Parts: sequence; C-alpha cells; structure tokens
Amino acid sequence: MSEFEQLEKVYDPASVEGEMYKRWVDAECFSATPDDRPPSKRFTIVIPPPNVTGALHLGHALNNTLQDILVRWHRMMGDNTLWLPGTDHAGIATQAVVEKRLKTDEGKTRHDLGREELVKRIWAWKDQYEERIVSQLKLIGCSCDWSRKRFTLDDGLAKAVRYTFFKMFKDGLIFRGKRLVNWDTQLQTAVADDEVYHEEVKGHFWHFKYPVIDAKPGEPSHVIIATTRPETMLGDVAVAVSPDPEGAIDKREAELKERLATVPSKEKPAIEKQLEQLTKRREEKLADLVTLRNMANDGRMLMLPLVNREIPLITDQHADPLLGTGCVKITPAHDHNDYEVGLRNDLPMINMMNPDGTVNEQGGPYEGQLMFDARKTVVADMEEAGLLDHVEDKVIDLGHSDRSKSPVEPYLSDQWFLKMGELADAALDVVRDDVIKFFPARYAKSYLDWLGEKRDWCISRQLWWGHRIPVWTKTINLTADNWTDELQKTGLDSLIKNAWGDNIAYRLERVIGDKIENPDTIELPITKDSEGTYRFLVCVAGEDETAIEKIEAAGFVQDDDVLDTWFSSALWPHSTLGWPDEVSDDLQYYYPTSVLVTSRDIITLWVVRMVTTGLYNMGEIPFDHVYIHTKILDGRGETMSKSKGNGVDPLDVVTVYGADALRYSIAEMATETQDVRMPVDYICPHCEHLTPQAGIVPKGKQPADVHRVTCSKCKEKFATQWAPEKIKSELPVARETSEKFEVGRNFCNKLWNSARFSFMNLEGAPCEPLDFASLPPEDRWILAKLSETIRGVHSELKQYHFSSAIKLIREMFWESFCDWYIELSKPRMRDEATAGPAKQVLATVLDQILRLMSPFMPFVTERLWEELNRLAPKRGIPGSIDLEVTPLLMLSAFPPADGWPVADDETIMHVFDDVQQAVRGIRDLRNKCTVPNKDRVKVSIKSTQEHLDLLAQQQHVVEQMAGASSLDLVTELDRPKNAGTTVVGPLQIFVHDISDDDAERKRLENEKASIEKRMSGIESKLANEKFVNNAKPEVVAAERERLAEVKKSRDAILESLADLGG
RNA sequence: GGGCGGUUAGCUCAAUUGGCAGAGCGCCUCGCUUACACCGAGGAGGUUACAGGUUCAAGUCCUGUACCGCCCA
Repeated sequence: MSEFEQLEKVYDPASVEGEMYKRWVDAECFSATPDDRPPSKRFTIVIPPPNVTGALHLGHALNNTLQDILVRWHRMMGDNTLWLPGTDHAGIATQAVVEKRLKTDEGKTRHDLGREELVKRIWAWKDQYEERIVSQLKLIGCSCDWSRKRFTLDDGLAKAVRYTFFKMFKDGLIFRGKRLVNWDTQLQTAVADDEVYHEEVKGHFWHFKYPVIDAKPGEPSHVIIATTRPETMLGDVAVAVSPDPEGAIDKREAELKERLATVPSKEKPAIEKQLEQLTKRREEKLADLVTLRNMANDGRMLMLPLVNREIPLITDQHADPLLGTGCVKITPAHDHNDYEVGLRNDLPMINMMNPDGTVNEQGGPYEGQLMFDARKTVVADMEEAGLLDHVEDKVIDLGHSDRSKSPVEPYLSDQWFLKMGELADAALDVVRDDVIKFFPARYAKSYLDWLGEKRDWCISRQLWWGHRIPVWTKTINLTADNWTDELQKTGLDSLIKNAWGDNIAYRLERVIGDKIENPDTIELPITKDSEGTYRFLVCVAGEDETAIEKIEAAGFVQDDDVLDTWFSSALWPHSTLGWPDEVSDDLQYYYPTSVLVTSRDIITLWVVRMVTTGLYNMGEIPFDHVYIHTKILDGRGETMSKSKGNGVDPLDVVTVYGADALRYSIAEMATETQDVRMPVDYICPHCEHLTPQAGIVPKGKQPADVHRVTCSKCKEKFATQWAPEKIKSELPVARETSEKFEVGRNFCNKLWNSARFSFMNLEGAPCEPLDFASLPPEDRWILAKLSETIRGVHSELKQYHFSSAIKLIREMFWESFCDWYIELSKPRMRDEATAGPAKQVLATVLDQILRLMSPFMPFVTERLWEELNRLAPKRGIPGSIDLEVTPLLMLSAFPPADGWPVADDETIMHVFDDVQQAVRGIRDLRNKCTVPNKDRVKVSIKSTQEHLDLLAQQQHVVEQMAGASSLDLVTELDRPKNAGTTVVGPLQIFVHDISDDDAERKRLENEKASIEKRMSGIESKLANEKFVNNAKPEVVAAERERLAEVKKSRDAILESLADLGG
C-alpha cells in the first residue's frame, strides 16, 4: 500500500476532469489528419452546429455526448476519426434575442441603431455565446478537433453559400415570387412554418351580410359570411359557395350511417344525433345552398361593403355546405386556404396590409390603422350599416411567432424561392434505395413524406443578420427601339455578353402590374410585342469586388434580404471541410461523413436540405447514417427550451454530479423509441433544498419568463439561470438539476472504489501465460462474462443502441465483477499461493472494463488508467489475451469486436449461474430467519450425484458468498433439526439451526402453494391438445422440461413438509 | 384534418421473431463484513390506458376509443 493510497475514498470529478482534458488536448488526441487509412477505417462526424442564441441545455448535452461516445469508440478502434465542431448563426433567433436585449436594456429598436451597428452587436453576442458553448462542450468531455471549428457566417462558409446560390441561380433553380408567408409584424419579417406555434385564444365569429347586386326574384338580397378576422374583409375578392351541396350532404350522411353500423352501442347516440342534425340541415338549408350555387354559376356579383367593391359569387370546394351559411369570404392575400382558392379561380390578390401591420391604401378609410384596431372599426361600421347579422364566441387556433410571441399575419410578399422538384428527386432516391440509412428506420418515412411534396423552399428572410442575398436588381423600361441603347447605358450589354467573367449570371423579369412574368420565357431582343418594364437580376458568385463595383455603379441595388439560416447549414457537411476550394484533402478524405446525430424535429428542416445540397454540390451524399436520438422533456412532458425557462444547464449537472455522471445518465436515457421525461429541481442556493420546477414554470407554450423563485422550504428568494443579469446580480442563482443524474454519480463512484480496491491488491501483478483450465471457476466465469459483454457492446453500438450498450456494461461491471468476482478474490489475494493469477486476472478484467467504459465516461476511466498503468504496467494473458498498454486510455485499443473467444465458456456460465442461485437461496433463508450477517451457518445440500459433482468444484464459492461455515453435499439426508429449507432447481438446501418447526412449516406451505399454482398453469397448458399440436415443438418441449423441474421442486417441498411431521 | 410515436411497478424506462412481464430509482426488513452507506444482503410492488378481434398462446399482430408528444396541413 503505497502510491494508490492517494485515491480519495469518494470520487471527486472536479479534481480530475480539467486535468484529464488538458492532458488530451496537449497530446493532440482530438486532432485528425488525412493519412493512408482506407475509407473503411475512417470515421467522420460534423457536429450539428448549436446556434449562438444562448448557452447549451441538456438536449445539446445529449446530442453531443452521444456523438462523443461514437467518436471515442471509433478512435479506439483505430479509425482515422474526425469530429468537426462549430456553431450556427441562427438568423432570426439570434437577431431576435439581441433586439430584445436592446429593447429592455436601452429601450431602442434596430432601426435606431441601423443595419451596420446592429450586426456589430450581434457579432459581439455571437462571440460571447460561442465561447460559452465551446467551453460547455469541453466540460462534458467532447473530443472535437477544435482547430477546425467553423461558424456558418465565417469566410469559408460564406464563400460556399455564394457559390451554391450562384450555381442554383444560374441553373434556374432560384426565383423570386409573391407568396403568402407567415408575417411577424413586430420583427417585420417572414417567419418559417416551424417558427410559428399555435395557441388557442378566445375570439369571436362575426356574421356579416354582403348585398347581392341585381338579385333576381326568389334570390336572397344578401349572403351571410362568417369570419374571425373581420378586418380582412377589406381584402376580399369573392365569396364562395359549394359547387355540389346535395352531394356533400349525401356523402356525409353515408359516412355517418356506415359508422353507426360498426361502432359499439354506447357511441351510437352521438352519431344518431349528428345524423339528425344533418337531416335537419338538409331540410332547412339545402334549397338555399342550391339557389346560391345557381346564382354563382349565373355570375351573380356582390357588393363588398365599406370599400364598395364588386366581387363575384363563385363556387369552390373550399366552401363547406355543412358549416354556417355555407358561404365563405375569400381573401387570397391574407389567408392560406383562400390563397389556394384564389389560385384555383384566378382571382386577384389584394394585399391590404403594410409590413408593419397597419392597413394600407387598399383599406380605404381604414388606412393607417393597426390590423387589430381596424377590426373594431370595421365591426362597428358594419353594425351601423345594418350589415352585422350576429356575433358568436369562438375559440380560435391562432398562429404566433416563436420569436416575438406576437400573432402572425398571413401576408403576400416578395420572396426568394428554391425549386425543389429535381433536387428533391435525387434526395428521395438515396433514402429509398438505402444509400442513406436512418436509425431508427421509421424516421425515413418523415423524410420521404416531407420531401415527396417537393414544396419550393422560401429562402429569403427580411433580416439583417445572415448571408445577404448576392443578387443586384435594377428596373428599366425597354422598347424595341431603345433597348440596345438602354442596355449599353447601364453596362448591361457587356454583362450579357458575359464579358464580366464566369462569376456573373443574370436574368430578366418582365413586370406587368404587380405581377411578374415567368422569367424563363423572357429573351432578348426586345420586340414590339415585348416592350415594357423589366427587372434585371444580376447574381454575383464569390467575392468579385470589381464586378460588384461595376454593377452598383450602373445603378443596381443589392437585395436587402438575407438567406434562411438553413441555407448555410444545408452546406455544413461539405462547406466545413473546405468546399468549394478545389484543392482540399480534407474534403476528399473525410467526405461523405459517417453519421449525422440529431433530433427528429430537425429532419425536415435540416437533414433533408443537407442531402439535397450535398448531392447538388458534391454529387455525393453527405453521410451514410442518420441517427435520430430521443428528446429530453421536462417532468411534465414538455420540450425543454431556453425561452420557456424549463431547461437545465449541463454545467449545473457537471458541477453537482460530474461530467461522467452526466454522460452515463445520458447514455442510459438514449433508448430507441421513447422520449425521456426528466423531473427538474432548483437547488436552493440558501439551504440546498430541492424545489421542483414543475410547480414553478407555468404550463403551456407561451409561459411568462420565470426569473425569481421562492424556495419551498426556507422561503428565501433566488434567481433562475435564465433570468436577466440584473436580477441575477441581486439574487443568488439556483442551480438546476435532476435526481436522475445520481445514478451516474453513483456508478462513477462504484467504479472508482472497485478500482481502488483493485489497486490495493495489484502491486506486483504478474503477466504470464495461464492455462485456462487450471484457473478457478470464478476466473473462467468473469473472463467469459467479459468476452460476452464486449461482443454485446459492439453489436449494440453499431446499431446506435446506447442504452443497451451501457446497460450491458453496468450489469457485467456491477453485478458480476463487483458483487461476485471482487468478493471472491478477497481471500485469494491474502494467500500467497493463489494471489499471482488472481492479481493477473483482476488487472486484465479491470483493464478491459476501463477500455469499455472510456467512450462513455472518459474522465474517471482515464484517471484510473493512469493508476493501473503505474501498478500493473503489463497486463493481459500472453498468448491468449494480448493487451497493448498505452499511456493514455483514450488512445488505446478498444476491446475487440469478437470479444475474447479464448475465454468463451458456455459451461462455466451455466454452472456458475446455478451456484449463484444456490447462494441466493441460502441468503434468502438467512434473511427470512434473521440470521446476523456475521454468523456462519452450517449448510447441507441434497441432490443427485451428478449435480453435486458440479457443485463440488465451486464449494468455496457457496461457502464464502453464503457465509457458510461448512457445506455438506449429500445424496441422502434426514432433515436436520431446526433447519431452514428451500429448493433451488434440483437442489434441496438445508441451513442448520436457524428456524423452528412451526415457522418452517408455514414457510414451506407458502412455497408449496405458489409452486403448485405455477405447476397447474403449465399442466393445463400441456393438457391443451391445441397447444401441443400447434405450438412449435421446441416450445412444447421447453414447457415439459419446466414442468418436470417444477414438479421436482414441489416434491422436495412435500418431502420437507413430511419430514417436519406434517 | 393527415402522418409518426407513446400510454407497462409509486417514478423514469426496458422487453429480439407472438412463447415464464424486467431494470434503475423510491419503498420495506436487515447490515457501518478492512473498495464503496454515492454501499451490501433480502423483500414487497403489475388486470401492460380502454373496448373488441386474430391465435394453442398477445405488452407484442389487427380494428376502434381516450389521453399525451411531435411533424405536416
């Protein structure tokens, strides 16, 4: 006992983690360089770049821990392994947080600052949070090649973005068009569908009358429409009715009748009621609906009140004859459904809103009012005009911008789009053909379904933070006579002749009214027929400053918009490796990457787009595998998010429990199908009492920010980590954590202590060839167990089954190695005659355990490896289990994929299992009869000679582990007096002098009852002819065997009862 | 409205192809046995959400219902 005494009794992560990480960095363990290893021995992951909006939370910890496990595993398997880190600029999200901060801290808006200054502020924010993010990743042990860290806005990536955009523009894949988008009136930008969340709010359903112009006899003088957004009537262009009201009602009736026939009787009344209502509707409304339909077909017009515009009554399937009056107003520029109706019926699209959410000139007298204010005035005016029929209350599912939390307005605006048709086809094929595999496989469906729709991708955002669209525009009037002069004047002639080089592409759009003609059909020269207003779009690739200067000098103006963040992240797997630079060894060597590790909600946003652009730019898929991992939800099953304030900072977990504990727990949580719930607690900074977060953070999608919390015990106030700096400076900040991480901490401590025990005994451990057959059974057993576990871990990790892999390790380590093997080694270590091989096997097994655990728990294992190297520098069993010992664990070889076949031993596994059963039987008896732990007991086991022979080899195991002073193995035995009795398989066990007859009889009666219950179950199964005839023969045979075993046990119990004088 | 998941012990989750429903935590009993009380030994705890169906046999397959996530409209 010398050096190893310095190991503390309890593992202290803080004293180890920083030192170990530094050691790895100093040894350049993380850096990757192309070499001559073949593609099968390369492993690459590009990190899903965390966005720089804020610090990382547990979801990121999970995502990155799993990547690190894979990366460390492959590195230890000898693969040339690269994990490329970086961050994402996250356009709207980051701009929004900075703007919010600007507002709260300085009361300013972005317009007060101007574009340049705001972008400067965002860069500062980015620098701050990127640093924080990187430090968080390092703290949890991520072995990224930090020298290759990238950011989606850095120069290399900007270049990739411009080249891609240029190529797409040139290939005619990018176009500009009017599109209905979700408009955030506060941030004044379009927001993507995924940035909109829906929330039910209380609203109203206003029923308005629109007068019919020149109603014929028998026709109504007005139609009634209902709307939840009355102000949008200013943009109405039609009213639609059902083209086939009879048919629609008939169809619904038929459906209901069919359901009525099949549903259980208790549900029938509800359907009958619906049928009744349907019949009533047919009687009361059908005639009116038919009249309206006929009016529409006859071209009847309506007078739109307030703005006095004539609009047509039309038929369209969007109008549901079963709802309301069957009439629906059509506002194509302000409603997604109506937009479709507008396209179908070639209706004009009247945009009645300004970007700031006020009514524009189309709203006539309402111009300048905020949409919400216009709602009130419109309703009041309609009422005054006698055109308000009635109002009802209604709950409305209203879309809100995730960024500003304000309701979004559907809004018709100019946007840039990427045509998805052909791009999507290619990306669909690679997944259909299994060139890219999803784990779990079912997620391929999400990918295919979404991409199959081939919806054009809106790539423009009205923001200041991001890659600015590299297109310059100028509008000119051209006639057949002047066009050559005009082009020359602006310098466009040389452009068209391509005199400015390969870095320029242009396109002409003809402007007709507020519509833009399909640019594909526009060609020069201009003729009499094609005279008119043209918009010239010029796209510049790369950073051709000369070209840009010329264009701008000619009066061209660069587009204000920036690209959707996903446009740059779509290029991430190849742009980070050096594309589009032609000479890039990295790109050649490491692309395609091996696996993308991410969460399912990002499949359509990101995975799809990486595949698309990877194929487009590289002609190759970006990764072979996509592993979709679980999501961590809070204790109530809600997604954790910074804005909700229910997230957990991994740093808190690392501080309280240690990085390895965090990683262990995460690996254990990473199961195949389930999201995991994690009840979170605040740790009171005053009294350390845990206050559950669930009771504090309000439920729902749009909760109030939680900044101050009162401790549920000491009633002192503290701040949450998501609170603004001001509050944090006034109140102590509570750490957030979850007891789930205790599991990991305990595991680390167990490992630490089992190693500590080993170190106390390992000094002078030999390393010489050993004859397996001559080893004691526990050695052969633990080595067989180890081999089996190694194989299992490989197999599970190959399928990304992290939880199963760590579970196998846990079972082998804790239940086999600690609970049995170490215990059994104790007496051997004290005896010089047996200590040699015992030390050698212990060192070997511990060596392999550390290697197995290293990818999961790199810090503690590295520290223990250091100690193991000191005490037993040579390990393994030469000729059988050859181990190369390297100074750093993370660079040593992982146990081989096939385990150690030399150690595989089915027989010993079975026999040892039986012995364990016997020991547990005795321990159970001891416990039930409350025998103190210290007391040795006399044990007799009665069985057949065959069983006893096997048991005899392991007599010492039973004696030691069951606390037996002696163990008699006999074929015949009279029941010893006051013995506790039990039956384990073929063994009848007697523990002497621990019971009395009455208690024993009672226990045996209970056992008899339960065993007879089992027996009769099997008997009735076997008595069933159908089972015997239909079930697989091996199943029937297994049942017969079970029955025989159970019968034997029952007989043994009966015998014991008889001996008791029953 | 459509799609994908989920509902199993008090809690968090497992359960290969349909074939004896498991683990960890918590709980109960006992134990500070010289690695570890962040531990050890033992134990209790289940109508697998609900209603039908297929099958010799259903947590697992089929149909429907309810509730919870998420994605897409």
